[in-house]
Amino acid sequence: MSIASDIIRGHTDTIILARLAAGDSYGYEINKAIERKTGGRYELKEATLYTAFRRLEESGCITSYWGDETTGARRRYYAITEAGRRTLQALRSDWEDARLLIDSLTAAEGY
Amino acid sequence: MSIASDIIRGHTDTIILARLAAGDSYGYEINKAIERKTGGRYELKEATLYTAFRRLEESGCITSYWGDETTGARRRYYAITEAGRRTLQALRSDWEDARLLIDSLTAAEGY
DNA sequence: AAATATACATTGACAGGCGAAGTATTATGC
DNA sequence: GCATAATACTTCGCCTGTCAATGTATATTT
Repeated sequence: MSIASDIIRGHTDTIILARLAAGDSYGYEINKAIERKTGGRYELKEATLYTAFRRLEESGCITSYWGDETTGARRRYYAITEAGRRTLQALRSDWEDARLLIDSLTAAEGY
Repeated sequence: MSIASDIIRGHTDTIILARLAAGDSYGYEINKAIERKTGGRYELKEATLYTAFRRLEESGCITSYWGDETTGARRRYYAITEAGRRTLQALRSDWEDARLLIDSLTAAEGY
């Protein structure tokens, strides 16, 4: 991976919620979507992804249900909840703030 | 603290190096500068700060020396090295990339 | 028949951040 | 004069998110 994980760290939940805000999906698909969207420059590790699902479900941001595939491997679908949408809004807002802050603190000028 | 730590996580080194790129300084002062610069919205925790100093010194990005204060508590000053400046450049470049990536992955549109 | 792709899950280790507590000196308010 | 706050650095142990490794199972491709 070309992007340092420690910088992306903490955005996993936001990324997943942002994807689910556009419609229900499942782990494998979400990861492929991220890979596609970043031109292969980034992907969530499976362990990270499924850990995040547990975390988000536990905190009531998402719910899950088994798909009814008649063929292929079974899929566990995830859906964002109202609470999840509110959380997503808050996380996006946090990100706006943090981006400005980090820009300011790591800039070449101003010290 | 109003900014989620996990979002700032991974930027500690960059913040410190950016500050030291403007001239030698010491822990307490660096932290106060950050507090000032962010209007009190952010500060590094002492443990985080000094852990980062150890890490950066270990990796050759900074060097340290005791100040010759005749009054007040002793201060350990830090100076950025050439390697440190190169690292800083790389970290800033990483940040540019990551910022775009995160923006794209957490945006409302595009899924 | 073997290899690859799809799909989910768990375990154990690691690293960074941080709360808490401690040490020491100087400045300030009463 | 004395308590309190500010300055300044340090270490210990915990918590959390990430991830390598490994395992399971099915479907498709070669």
